[in-house]
Formats: sequence, structure tokens, C-alpha cells
Amino acid sequence: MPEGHLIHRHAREQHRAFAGRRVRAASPQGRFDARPYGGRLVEGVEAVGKHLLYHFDGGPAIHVHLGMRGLFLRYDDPATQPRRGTRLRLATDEVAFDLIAPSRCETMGGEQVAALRASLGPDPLRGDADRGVAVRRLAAFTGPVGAAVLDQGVWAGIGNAWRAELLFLAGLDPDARDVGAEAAGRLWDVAVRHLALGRDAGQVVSDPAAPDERWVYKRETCRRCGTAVRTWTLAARTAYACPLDQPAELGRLAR
DNA sequence: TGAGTATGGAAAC
DNA sequence: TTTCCCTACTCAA
Repeated sequence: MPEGHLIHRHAREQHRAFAGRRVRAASPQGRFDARPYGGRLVEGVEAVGKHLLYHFDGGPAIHVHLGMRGLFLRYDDPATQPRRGTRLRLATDEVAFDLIAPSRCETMGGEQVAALRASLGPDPLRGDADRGVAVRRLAAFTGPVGAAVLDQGVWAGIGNAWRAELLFLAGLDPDARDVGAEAAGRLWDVAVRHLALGRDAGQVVSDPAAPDERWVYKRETCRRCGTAVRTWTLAARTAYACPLDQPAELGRLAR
């Protein structure tokens, strides 16, 4: 379930495990040439939106994108045999992380890394995110706000579950257009706060008082008011919204 | 046990 | 618009 909050969680965990250390690197599956990275010193592991970057001393980075099905397995005994199909194993003497079924795992030089960063909008989980840029990009988007937040060039790291819950929390109809700077700022603040909770908890947290519950995502009825949740396709993914709590006309006035 | 679906995204048609 | 990622979960049979 890899939206941005989980990618940041992986980055933090693996940064702690690898930063400042030399790693063993292998691709049991054979689809990634890991040999150049064996014995290399890891400078750091970071997340940018849904992308992971492993930075090495004196060499290109590794770029990983989990896609929809990718996952990491952690082994506190690094002697554990990797499962077949492991794209990449990075290990120290203490721990191994195995990468399974990513949509991307590739070597990436400095110019490509810069291009990747430039292609992405502000990431609510990064300390260097610029709120003003985030508000301007969302407000400037021509199209429904529910498409804007999934566009990684507008904001980076939001996926379909967060789209549903964040727009609910901001009282915005996903179909609303031209929501304005005020609503954009409110939505950004909701994203910053809740994605951080989600990163720390390891799951989508849209109600801190009930971290396992959702307001509308994959629900039949709104958890707040009981109204039937509306579902439709928006930007090639299923949108979920409460017609009462996310009114079509009053989105910019809500709250 | 098998089918359908999914929290992404880009390449292939 | 469809397809592919050595996936996981849920539900039906």
C-alpha cells in the first residue's frame, strides 16, 4: 500500500540502517546489476513523493519506485535466504532489506535525480516543501481538485486513499474546480499533519482518535453522517466522497 | 482454490 | 486504452 507516507517510513527506517555504512548488494532475481554497489558507503536514503533514493559515496544513486505491488521485507538476520524474485537485497551485518516487485529499480545519476526532483511538486512530508508553491500549484491546476492532488507534479506523495480522506477532511468535493488559495492552503495543512501521522503509524490515519477507520475511502456510508458515499472514476481511479460533507457548490466555503 | 480488485505509473498498443 | 510489475487481500465457490 505504498503511498507517500509509507515511502517516507521506508526511507527513515532504511536510512537508520544504512547511512554511514558499507553495504552488501545483490539481485537474487538478476534483473538489477547490484555489483557496482557492493561495499559502497551509503550517504543516505531519502523519499521524494513516492520515490526512494539511495545515495552512495562517489557513485550514482539507486532509484526505487514500488508502484502498486512493490514491497520491502526486512530480515533482522541478514543470513536469511531471500525469496525468489527479490529484485534487490541491501544488507549490513545487522539487517537485510529485500525489495520485491517494484515498478522501478534503477541506477540514477545526478542529472536524472535532478530531473526527477524537478518533475515533482512539493511533498507534504518533506521539511523543504514550500507551502506557497504548493498552494499556487494547486490553485493553478485547471481541472478538478481530485485530479490535481493525484498529479505528482502538483503535490508529490498523495495516492488514492489519501485523496479520498484529505478532501473529506477539507470539506472539498473532488469534482470542484477553482477551489481557490484558501481551500488549497487548508488542504495542504491537512495533508502535512495527517501524512506525518500516517508515516509514524504505518497506515493511513484520517482520524487520530480512530486510526483504523476511514471517513469515506472504500466505505458504503459516510462515517460522520451516514449518507451513502458517492463513488465514481476521477483521474483513472475510484473517487469516494460524501455528498453532504463535501458539497458540490460550497467546497470553498466549507469549515 | 480462484477471481477480482487495488494504495502507481509508465510503456506499449 | 491496455498491459505489466515473481503481490496481498477479500470474497465467493
